[in-house]
Amino acid sequence: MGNSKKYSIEVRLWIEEAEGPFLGIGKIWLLENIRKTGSITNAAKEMKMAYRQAWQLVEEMNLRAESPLVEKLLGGKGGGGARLTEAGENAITVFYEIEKRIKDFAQKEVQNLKF
Amino acid sequence: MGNSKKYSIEVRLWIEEAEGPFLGIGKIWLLENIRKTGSITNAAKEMKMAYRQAWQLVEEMNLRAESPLVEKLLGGKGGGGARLTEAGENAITVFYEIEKRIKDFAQKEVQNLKF
DNA sequence: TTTCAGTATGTTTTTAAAAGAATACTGATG
DNA sequence: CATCAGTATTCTTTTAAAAACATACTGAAA
Repeated sequence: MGNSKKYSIEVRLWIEEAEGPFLGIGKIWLLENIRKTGSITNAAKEMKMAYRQAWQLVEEMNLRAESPLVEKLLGGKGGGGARLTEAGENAITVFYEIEKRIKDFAQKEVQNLKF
Repeated sequence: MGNSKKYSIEVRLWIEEAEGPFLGIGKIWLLENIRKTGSITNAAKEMKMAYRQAWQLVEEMNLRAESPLVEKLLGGKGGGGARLTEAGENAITVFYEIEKRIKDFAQKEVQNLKF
């Protein structure tokens, strides 16, 4: 009714820890790509992100989680690789669960925005 | 129980419009400071933001809202100033209402995070 | 004992965004 | 009709983040 422009609500969420932002959708995507590719190198390529950056994100996650989210394998056949720990798998699941609940709520709660 | 680290959920939200992000907490703060100080110049100072930047944000808001959120007064005694329109006042109210509902929900919904 | 692909880490370069500087415009008021 | 403080606008400089580059290190396997 007379509402000519469409506005919608967007929500971004992340897990916070004492030292600041700990885990958001960016790191979750990285975790998923590590799971998919079996290495930080290939996960980074997949995401068109520099290996250095990806490696640093993994390092930070591992240090700040109660237990590491990514297990790194050094040397050996194929040079090594990386894979998710139980905690890493869990982080993905929990994050998406929370995200879905909150985003669903936001959409349901808000309509007919007018400015 | 054995949970040594504290994690919490943080939520950021904004109003989206056809051309992208339209109104988030940053612009809301700017609106509030314009209301408080009566000018873009002083609002910017208050927020330690460059006038240029503040002016651009106001311009963008006004163009993309159905009706302007800020009324600008040119020249005259004191050089002019800026004040919120009805729509501007409304935007602040509505934004905080939505934000509160969603953040409350997020807090209530999520506890005992463990990573 | 060499190879190999991935991890680990420091250094440099690019780039985009923010900040800053400079200047013109506006119009009520004295 | 000069003043004045804020708006309007362009141009330049700074800065911080990201990307790119370079180079060791690791260890299973052939």
